[in-house]
Parts: sequence; C-alpha cells; structure tokens
Amino acid sequence: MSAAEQPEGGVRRQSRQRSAVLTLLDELDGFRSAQDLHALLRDRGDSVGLATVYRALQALVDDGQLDVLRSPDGEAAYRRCSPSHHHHLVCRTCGRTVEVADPPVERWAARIAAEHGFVDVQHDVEVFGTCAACAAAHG
Amino acid sequence: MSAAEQPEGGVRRQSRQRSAVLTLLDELDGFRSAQDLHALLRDRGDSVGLATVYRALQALVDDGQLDVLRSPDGEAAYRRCSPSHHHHLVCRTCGRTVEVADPPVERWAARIAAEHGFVDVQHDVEVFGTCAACAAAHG
DNA sequence: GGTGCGCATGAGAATCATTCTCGCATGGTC
DNA sequence: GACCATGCGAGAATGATTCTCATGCGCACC
Repeated sequence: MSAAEQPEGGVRRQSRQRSAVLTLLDELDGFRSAQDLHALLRDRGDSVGLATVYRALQALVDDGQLDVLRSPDGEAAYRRCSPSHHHHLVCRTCGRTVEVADPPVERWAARIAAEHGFVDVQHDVEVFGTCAACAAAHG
Repeated sequence: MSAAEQPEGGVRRQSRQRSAVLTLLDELDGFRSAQDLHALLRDRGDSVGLATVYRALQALVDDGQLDVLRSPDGEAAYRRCSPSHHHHLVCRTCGRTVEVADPPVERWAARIAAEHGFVDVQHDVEVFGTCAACAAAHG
C-alpha cells in the first residue's frame, strides 16, 4: 500500500460468482444495494459469499460497467448501465431508473466551474421523483 | 415509530454544546464530517459527546441551516450554508466550497422529469474540481 | 489432457460511522 | 425555587463494508 496501483491489474479471471452478479444485474432495472443483490443470489440458488459480491461489484465499477448511487442512509446501490457518461432519473417508489444523457448540464457544470477558476471538473447529478405508474397507483 | 412525527417539535432548547457546534461551523468554510467536527470541538476545549454532535447536526439539518454531502466512502459531511436552494462546487483538494444557485439546472431537471412522466421531483447536484489556488500550488 | 501458479472465494472477525440506551443534568416555565 | 421535559454523555448496539487467511479453481503453458 505504498506506491504501485497496479495500472491494469493482472488477468481479470472469469468465475461463476462474477457472472452470476452480472447476470442478476442485467435482469434488474433499478438500483440495488449490495446486500439486496446478495440476498437475491442466495434466493435463486447461486450461493455466493457477501464479501465476494462486494468484490465483484467493485471490480465492475472499476471497469465502468456499473453505476453507483449512495442512498441517503449511507447504503451503496448498484446498477448495470451504459458506459458512456449519463445521469439518472430514479423513481423513489419503485426504484425504476431512466438514463439521461443531456449536453446542457454538462456545459452548465463546465461553465460554473470555469467561472470560479476550478479545473479538472467532475459532476454528480441525480434526479429523484415518482414515476407515472407509481403516481397513478398511489392516487 | 408508528405514527406521530412531531410536526414542529417542541421547544428547541438552547445549550452550550449546540452553540459550540454552530459556532465552529461558522468558522469553517468547507464540508466537515461529524467525526472531524467532534475532534475539533475537543481540541478547542469544548468537551462535547460524539452522540451530541450527531444530534446537533441532525437538528440543524432539519432546520435547514446545514447542508449534507455524502463522501464516496460513506461519511456524511456538513456545512453551514444559506437556506435557499442551491448546489455546491467543491474543491477536492482543499475542500473549499462555493455555493451556486443557477436557474438553468433547475429547469433542466424539471424538464427531464416531465418528459418521462415523473412528478414530485427533487434533484441532487454536486460539482467537484480543483480550485485555482490548489491547481497553482500543485503545478 | 495434465500441471502449476496466483488470483478468487468464503466464513467470520474486524472496522468504522452512526444510532440507541439509560441515568443524570439542566433549561425554561409557573 | 420547584418541576418536568428535553438535552447530555459514555458506552453498547447496529449495520454496511472491508479484511484475513486457508482453500478452490480459472487459465496459460506443456
């Protein structure tokens, strides 16, 4: 833990557990917590250790194959998504997620940062709401 | 935990510890974690329990006097700020923060949500970067 | 097809932030 | 000045995530 940050790791080995995690995420369309995913895997018979789920998720995040979201109570939620830059519109009732890619926000963030002399800018945008289906069911 | 969510609390009592937390936050201009704040209070001689710091912070957040930010490693960070709606531009090196209030993003979020049939919309935007001072010091 | 190396796995312990418990102190009110 | 609810503090409890370490197994090579 002093210097080398393994530039491109070694081989990323294929394993039953990792494909199980990825497969499960492919079938779900909302953000799920690591604990949730672990429970779901157990349910469907794919016995996987909790630590392994965390490791698999981190590896996938590193690869850019997953997006992470931190719920207000501190739990991390993961979701399979396209590798290009985008943001999320999340239903706070059913968890359904829509990927949103919109140049205006990107430009806005860049402009705001530039105005204040900030460089090397990243941004983080999430929009929460109630989707049409849930709003209808609720009313 | 069944029904009553004390609508407007009772009396919010004044105490040495609460003012100490608020005073400290007034003097700092970046986001600080609860643990940090607790340590700082101890350092300056204001002996305050950790639980009390958390309670005070939550009360202040409820009052809208503080903003909360969740760092990627799951720690919550707090900062004194204006009560009106705004977002933050945060220096990832020194933690310096600039409040940004800009109508375009608000409109963007509302539009995106509307396009997908979402209602009752909230959004969460943070912009991270390196401020001019830190960029200069670093290069 | 067989062998070996090294990363991956898994169970449980460890860690860390946060919340809860409970008895005591004290602010604010009458 | 007394009373009662709310705040305090120390430490235990909780819950998510990470670490440890012995064993398992994917994959490259023969």
